[in-house]
Amino acid sequence: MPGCVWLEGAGTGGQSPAHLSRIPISLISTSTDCANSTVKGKVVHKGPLVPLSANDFILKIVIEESDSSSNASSQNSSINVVLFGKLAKTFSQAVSQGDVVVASGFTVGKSPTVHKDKLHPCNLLLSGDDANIYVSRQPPPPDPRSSPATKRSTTNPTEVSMNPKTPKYTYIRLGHLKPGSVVNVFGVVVFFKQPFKSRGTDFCSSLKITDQSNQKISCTIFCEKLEDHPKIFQIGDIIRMHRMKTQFFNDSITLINTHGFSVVTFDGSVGRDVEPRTSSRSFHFDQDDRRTVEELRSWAASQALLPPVLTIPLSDVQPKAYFDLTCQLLAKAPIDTTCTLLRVWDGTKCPRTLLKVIVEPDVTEGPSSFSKKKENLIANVFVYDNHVEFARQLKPGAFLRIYNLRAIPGSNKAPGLTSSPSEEGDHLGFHLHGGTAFGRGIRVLPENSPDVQQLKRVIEAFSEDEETDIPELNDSEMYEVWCTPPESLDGETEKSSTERRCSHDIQPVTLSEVKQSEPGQVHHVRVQLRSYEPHRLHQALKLYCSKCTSMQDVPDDELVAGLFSEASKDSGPCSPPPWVLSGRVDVPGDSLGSLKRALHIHLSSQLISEGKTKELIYLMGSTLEETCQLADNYQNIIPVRSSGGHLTLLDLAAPFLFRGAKRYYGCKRCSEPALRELCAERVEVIDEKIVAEALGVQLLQFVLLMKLELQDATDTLEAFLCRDAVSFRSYLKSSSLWIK
DNA sequence: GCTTAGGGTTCG
Repeated sequence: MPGCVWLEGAGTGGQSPAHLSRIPISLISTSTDCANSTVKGKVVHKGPLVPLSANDFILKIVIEESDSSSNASSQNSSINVVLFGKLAKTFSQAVSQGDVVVASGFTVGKSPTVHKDKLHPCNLLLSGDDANIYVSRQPPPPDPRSSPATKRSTTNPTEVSMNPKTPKYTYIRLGHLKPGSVVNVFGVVVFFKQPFKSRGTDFCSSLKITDQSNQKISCTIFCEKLEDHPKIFQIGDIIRMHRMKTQFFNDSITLINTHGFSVVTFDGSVGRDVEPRTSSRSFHFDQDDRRTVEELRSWAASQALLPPVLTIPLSDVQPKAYFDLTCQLLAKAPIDTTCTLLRVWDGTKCPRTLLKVIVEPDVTEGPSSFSKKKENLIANVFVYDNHVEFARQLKPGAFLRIYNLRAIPGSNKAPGLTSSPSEEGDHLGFHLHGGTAFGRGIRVLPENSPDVQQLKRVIEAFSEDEETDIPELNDSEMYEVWCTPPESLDGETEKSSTERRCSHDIQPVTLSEVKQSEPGQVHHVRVQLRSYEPHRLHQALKLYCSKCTSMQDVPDDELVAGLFSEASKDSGPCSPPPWVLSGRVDVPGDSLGSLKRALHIHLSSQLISEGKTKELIYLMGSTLEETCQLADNYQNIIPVRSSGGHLTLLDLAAPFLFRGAKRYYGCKRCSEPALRELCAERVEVIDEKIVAEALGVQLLQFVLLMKLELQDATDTLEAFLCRDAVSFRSYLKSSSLWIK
């Protein structure tokens, strides 16, 4: 049965949904009798297939009530469906957006994303042997000539057509085109322009295609709606067009769309999924189409007819070059009526200094500033004239491909903007000039495209490595993190004796089973994340004492500054220990007329004799700000104060050690602080552990603590996720779970 | 109502 796929769970199953009763999506609730029900709907969104381990996957789709007779309220007629395991993979390969699916053997859960996506308050979960999902592809229009009408009035779109009289399209080779005919063609795209506004009523797409006959044919497509235009992402994509009219122009034959025109495009890379790209509600696609696409892919690969790679990352950009950039939009700001600034990145570092642009925060859409490290990766793209209108509709976060972008060195003059001084005049700015020559334009790439998937991996790798700028996770990212157990990742996860982890040989259990079981056991659960706290990750950062297992918040700067200020006021006579050498610097008072303050710096005579003069100092009388400034020059700074005529450490609520930008804290309960001389003779690097030990301080660890609310079909459960926060990467890669 | 464009680098 072409166009029909039965997919089943791992069990024998095979029960036809016809034996079950169908329930409308709007009537689904957690009390639905799942065992005897089916749900039918059209796939309106298909998420990426997320691998969990070798044979385990997760896939999220959204289906919509497609039965016009249903009086479902529009609010609840779309529902999230989550598939697990092998079923997710098989289904992902078989299904396309627009297909109608029938599911059975599901469970109903509460949708954790209801507030965000405004879809049905429940979701359907398909996992295990009982889960089945049946896919039926939309039948092609019965008659090409009546196509425009049937396309708009698909009165019974859920009817699974087995009609043997389904017309078979015939495709003509590009070398055999005759003027004055209407044809269906396949081709490899060798040139294209994104749709642009014509002087008439429509958008116009202009492209050139070729096939095994080696003819290159120019095509023009006029459509009023952008979504009806071909979704071409790059040269080499494969295109199928129905009802194109042949026409002579400039001594060659060209193709132009005519009534009933339809188009589908495909990725042109050999080996990739043959996934039709279309927003058409009804289109024909069968095994013959798949074969044609694959033949064209291999042929194109053997022809070297495609130009050298146009799409390059920022790390490979050469000044003055034109190139295509695949990137994520972070922020944008209008400059004037003919120019808009797009701030983008692709996670790679351009070897040239990038043009810095300072934009007023109130005109910026998206964040107006980023961490220094991220800022260094951000390319400022000026788009001009006809592209401004398109840029206006872009949303920060979107994944884009910008075609025929130009890297321009030394152009640090941006209209109406202040920019950083650039004596060297070598800062790279990026310009998308006006016009559409050479396919100049911008396209939003869908999240599931392989290029976006690749881009996301690079971006994520950057975010994981970045310790200073912990990104805020949104629901779906958190969901993915949650769905990625540590054992599915590479072997980088380090073993720790205090860490317990489950493995995939442990059968998943339901949350209600977990709640009923004895404490202290290890469980493997498959659940959804209902909510999590805190919402900003930096708020999840805590200080943890491994000795007394207490946990506390990281003191904020205001509090720490207060402790420094309070400590510096005690300026009574002080006799430093015999093993230090002391110096003093006078600094101006804080305000006019106030007294000068003295900064006391003590060095260990032992360390001086070892030649380690910059490695550790004891600092007295400084403000927090001054301490931070000095931390740029000294590897270790231990703040000290005078107390009862002796040199002592500050209150342990303040950091006992500054190492560069990092601050270290000690546990008040477990430390026995005393100022002792530090011996570093056999030590290569004086680090926080050595200092803590010498000072009798019990070092506190930075940890990330999150509270998660989990749910499955049986129950909900609060769980705490806790991990050493030395790097965010290790947090993501090896999280342990304690169940309350 | 039945056109629009018909590739080929920039003002910034």
